[in-house]
Amino acid sequence: MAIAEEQLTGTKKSLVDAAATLIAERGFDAVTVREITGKAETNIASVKYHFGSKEELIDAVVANFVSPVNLGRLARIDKLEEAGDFCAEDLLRAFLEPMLSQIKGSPLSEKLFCQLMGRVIGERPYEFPEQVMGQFREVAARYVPAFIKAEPGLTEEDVFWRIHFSFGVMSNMLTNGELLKKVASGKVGEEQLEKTLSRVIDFCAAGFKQGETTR
Amino acid sequence: MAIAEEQLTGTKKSLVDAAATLIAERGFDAVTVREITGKAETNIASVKYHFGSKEELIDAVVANFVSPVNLGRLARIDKLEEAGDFCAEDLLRAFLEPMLSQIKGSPLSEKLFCQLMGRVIGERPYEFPEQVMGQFREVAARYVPAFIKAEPGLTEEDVFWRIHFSFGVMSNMLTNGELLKKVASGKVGEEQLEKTLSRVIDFCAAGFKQGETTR
DNA sequence: AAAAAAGTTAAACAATCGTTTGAAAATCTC
DNA sequence: GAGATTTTCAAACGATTGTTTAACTTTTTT
Repeated sequence: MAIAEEQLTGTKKSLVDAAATLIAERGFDAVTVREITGKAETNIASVKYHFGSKEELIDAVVANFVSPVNLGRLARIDKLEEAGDFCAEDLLRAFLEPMLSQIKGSPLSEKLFCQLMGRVIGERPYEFPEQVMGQFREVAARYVPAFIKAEPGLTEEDVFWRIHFSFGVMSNMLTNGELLKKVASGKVGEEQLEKTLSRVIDFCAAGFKQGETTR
Repeated sequence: MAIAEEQLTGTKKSLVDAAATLIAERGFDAVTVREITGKAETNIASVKYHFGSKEELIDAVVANFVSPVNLGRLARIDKLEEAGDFCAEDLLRAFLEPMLSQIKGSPLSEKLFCQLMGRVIGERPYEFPEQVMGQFREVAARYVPAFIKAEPGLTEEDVFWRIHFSFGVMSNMLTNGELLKKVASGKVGEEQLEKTLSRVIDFCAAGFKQGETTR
């Protein structure tokens, strides 16, 4: 069951792009349809005409943003399983890196892209659209057994939790980098996103390798 | 420099408690002052009279919620340093467990408490109040050197990042537990919060113990 | 080129938001 | 217990929200 992805064009694309930028900057709730249509240079009513409501537009933004990432995850694990030999760290890279490799081709800057990613993970006031939930389930269905193969001794439950934790690490890295810098008062410098992602993956890989669940 | 904590009473306490419950349930932005004053059985104008504005009330909620946790963190690391011998896992426990040990004495249910905790960490549209930022800096100033002592070879920057990551794990565990259950489609069962916290600490401790930063 | 469909527009809609007012009630001070 | 202070209250304020309307323009179809 492939993950379908419809191409956006014209006014719909303008609206989704504008909404993505503004949501990244200020959050899902704070953004108004007037701001979105203003930035997209469309009429206020275009949101209702093309999407039905603000919430459905946001669903489209989320789906349009998350789908390529999940497609990337599936493509990456395909390759790994083809090669046959992989470890937990390989799986983590395959799972997390597609979040960043989408930056190219995105109308958003790296910073805004990361912010939107973080908000999508952690700050939505709404549920994920059912289509997106299905994608997550599909990705989980592929990765969970693979992690168990890479780290025998882990139960299915262990793996679900640790993927969940890795998600949290990634999310907090993406959205709260500013907070870290304030708390660290200058002791944490700027660095390439790839470097930071390596930190994340090292941290999480260690968490995965750690033995069976306590008791 | 001790962390001061003022006692709330009367209408102010009613407002803070009501706001805490509602924010836990529905988020910072979604909650209205009319809901808050309705639940607190006070007049709408009481928010302005006692706090000045909705935002300042929210600051009070956050401070009232975070301060005891940071106090707990300082008390716990005092004990550890007194004993003299501690490992990264001890420090993680000392750092994370105060988030849960506040549940008793709170007017919130365990579930709501966790939700509020998660929202405070990850979902605020506003900045942390300066008072709270100072507390975080104080806590960091104690824990970062302790972590370095427990895991020599880590740089200050490494430790800041890993504490940050641990925060993310905790936050995602607290707020997005529902999401995990949906993705796992029944393969992750209910469990005691203490058990889940142990999962978090095991995961993060492994991440801390992992050698020096890659290059 | 006429008819139908799709898309856009300016203006107004009802609802709700946080805030403010000025007077009444309660509490404290001396 | 009179006066001053603190706290509460109902009502309204101006601003802003997402949504809707109905007329208008553009594009597509036949």
